[in-house]
Amino acid sequence: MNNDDLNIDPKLLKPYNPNDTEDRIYKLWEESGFFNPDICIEKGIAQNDATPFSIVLPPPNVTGTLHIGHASMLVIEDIMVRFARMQGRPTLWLPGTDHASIATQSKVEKILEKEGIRKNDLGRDEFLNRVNTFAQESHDTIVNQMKKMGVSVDWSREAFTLDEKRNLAVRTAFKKMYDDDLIYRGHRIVNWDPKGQTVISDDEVVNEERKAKLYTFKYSADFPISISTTRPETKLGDTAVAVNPNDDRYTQYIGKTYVVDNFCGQKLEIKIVADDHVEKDFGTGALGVTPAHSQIDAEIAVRHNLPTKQVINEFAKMMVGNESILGKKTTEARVNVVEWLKENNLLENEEEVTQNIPTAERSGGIIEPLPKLQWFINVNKPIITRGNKTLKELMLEPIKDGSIDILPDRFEKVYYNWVENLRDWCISRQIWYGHRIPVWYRNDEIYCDIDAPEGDGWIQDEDTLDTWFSSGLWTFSTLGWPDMDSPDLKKYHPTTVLETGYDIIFFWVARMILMSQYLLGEIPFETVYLHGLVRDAKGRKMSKSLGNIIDPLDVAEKYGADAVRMSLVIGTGPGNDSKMSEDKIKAYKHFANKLWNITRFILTYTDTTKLEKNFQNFTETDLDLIKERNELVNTITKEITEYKFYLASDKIYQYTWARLADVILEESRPIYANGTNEEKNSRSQFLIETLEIIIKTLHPFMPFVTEELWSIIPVENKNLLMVTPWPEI
RNA sequence: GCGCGAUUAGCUCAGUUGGUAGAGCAACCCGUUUACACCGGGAAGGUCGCAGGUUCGAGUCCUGCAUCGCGCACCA
Repeated sequence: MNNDDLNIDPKLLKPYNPNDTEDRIYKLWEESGFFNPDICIEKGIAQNDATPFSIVLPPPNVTGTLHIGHASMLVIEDIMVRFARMQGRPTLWLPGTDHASIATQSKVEKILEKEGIRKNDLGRDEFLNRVNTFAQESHDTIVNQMKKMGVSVDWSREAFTLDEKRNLAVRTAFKKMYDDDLIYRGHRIVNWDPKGQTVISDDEVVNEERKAKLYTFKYSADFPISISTTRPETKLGDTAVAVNPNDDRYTQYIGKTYVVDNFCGQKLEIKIVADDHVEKDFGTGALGVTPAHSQIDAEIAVRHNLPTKQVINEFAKMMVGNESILGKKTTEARVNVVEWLKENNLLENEEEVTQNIPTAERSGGIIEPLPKLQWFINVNKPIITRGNKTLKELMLEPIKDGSIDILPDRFEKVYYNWVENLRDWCISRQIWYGHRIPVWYRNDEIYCDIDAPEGDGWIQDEDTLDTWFSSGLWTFSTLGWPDMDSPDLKKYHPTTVLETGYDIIFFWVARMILMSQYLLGEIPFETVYLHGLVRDAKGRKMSKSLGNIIDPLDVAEKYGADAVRMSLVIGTGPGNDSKMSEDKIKAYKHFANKLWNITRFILTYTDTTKLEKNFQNFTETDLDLIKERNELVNTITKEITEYKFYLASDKIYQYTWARLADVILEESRPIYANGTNEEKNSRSQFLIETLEIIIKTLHPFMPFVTEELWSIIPVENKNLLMVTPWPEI
């Protein structure tokens, strides 16, 4: 057969070239306006009365660029969205970015540090200008990367967690919680990060296993009980020794108070108390209680009405002690305290132990528990407007009663466990970049509202909010809330599904449920689809130091975005980590080309101009093939509906290559060479139909090459493939 | 300490309610003047981590163990 005689698009005569195609196709999509559900409804592509499909994009941090994990998230979400759109549902995928307060601020601080500039040299306003510039650049890079991956988000609704609309939502939420006494200001032991100079929440603390020495000693020679600690320097702040109530060794001392005149230059008053928390078998069975520098000790102190004495300041330096200790860093003071103990013959034992050191997630600094005045959200207070349920209960309820479904469901257990052990959420941060707390002070007055108070002399709280506070509002702050009459809010909330990484189930998923349940009285989403980490071919985490990072843009450039998308989806079930390698991506680049050539083959052999319209006289063989193909489409439709993208994508891949190309097309050759007209007609009709169906069902997975092929194949009255109805069998 | 996950071909992984072990990649052999070398065909390769149990039948269900990984708690 001679190609010159055929009416075939010349593009098909060359191998598929993603680089010539993808940007052009994306532009077509954007210009069509079909990413916006309003336009789809207006043009009759989406049925206004069909169940809407809505999803928010987990907003990437404006701290730089997207990595392959983001790409994986974008692909899974784009598959859901394109599928829903092709089914004619009003489909909204709402994009945005996250200001990520601490993460972004410390990133910019590091950049400035290289220029020898500190944030305090610049002042709050100028520093924030720098951060905003950086955030804007990051944002632009991220948007560009997203477009390269082919995401069909509605750019007209794009949001930022720190823009004006979201700030109004944050202030409104804060005010309501303040009025309901759910937000309070309290003096408590908090996780202080001396390096980042801010408080962080319990969830931002990362425990690191390290070797340490456990010292056993007495405060003084005549003190009756020995205690053990890994942090001798904190003992200058001790106000009690706690023992187990059932420990016979110590019962005689319980209730007595001992005065130690000189412990490293500090006078101590130590009361012996009995507390169930103390384990008889650990160390000496006696615990030196340091209420100011330990969460647990603070709780013991409350139970026994003990005084709190702070001995370490915000720079992790000693506030008391003799000249070898006062003003010294805790690590240095520790050595000197041990030295002092030795000199005074008080040290009884020294042993090496492994222990978990709390560190700050972002700065890496070692956490110093300190008593501080901070803002908290009370998770245990009954809320009158919510049937006297607590925030904890509001978080648990929808999972327990099944109104929110978590995939894979094993994470439901993890979620329960976390919520049940949850303590009040510390939401204030000593960070400049973020939502300023909407509270003002004047002398002894305190004022909380959405807007600043009238009159002179009011000073706003210096602190900003935990970035997850604004993230918690994301499903509805992006849809017009606090305006309860917003049409978007009415139509698209609760959202259909939330797709995100299992690593932020506590940070984000739980907080969204909290905020939505409390502020709107409804769930934020019906399904939570949790994806895993993308690792390298050997299963290692990708990191700069290992040099195994795969940049999604690099590989998209090299192999095409469709190939990257397929490689990220196939073999990746919810909740499991997946492995990524260039070989895998390459395999799907080949597949895109295979599809390209299948189209060329079919268009070459089937002269569509001669095809009988509504041909129904299929041969027995072709009827079997139709049955097989239709069953496949049914399976794929079902699997996508059930969020089993890894199965669906692999099935189309297998069918297209191993079945259609390798077997059916090969068996078609003799039919075209020697068959009757009936047989040829039947086969041609089958092949053309099958090609259309394959292109449609592959579209959510490989949108670029399928859209391009769709523009080439002869179909009457066609629209863009992205809004062409999903095959109904 | 509590909980979760993984363990299947050399590598990476599927295996849906129990019914003759699958795919991709790699390696091996063969073929290819046209849809595609970004190809096709073929053969090879597995005590399904270990030990028990249930069953006519177990990769799949139950119990125990081992190794690896993860989460939470403790961390004086």
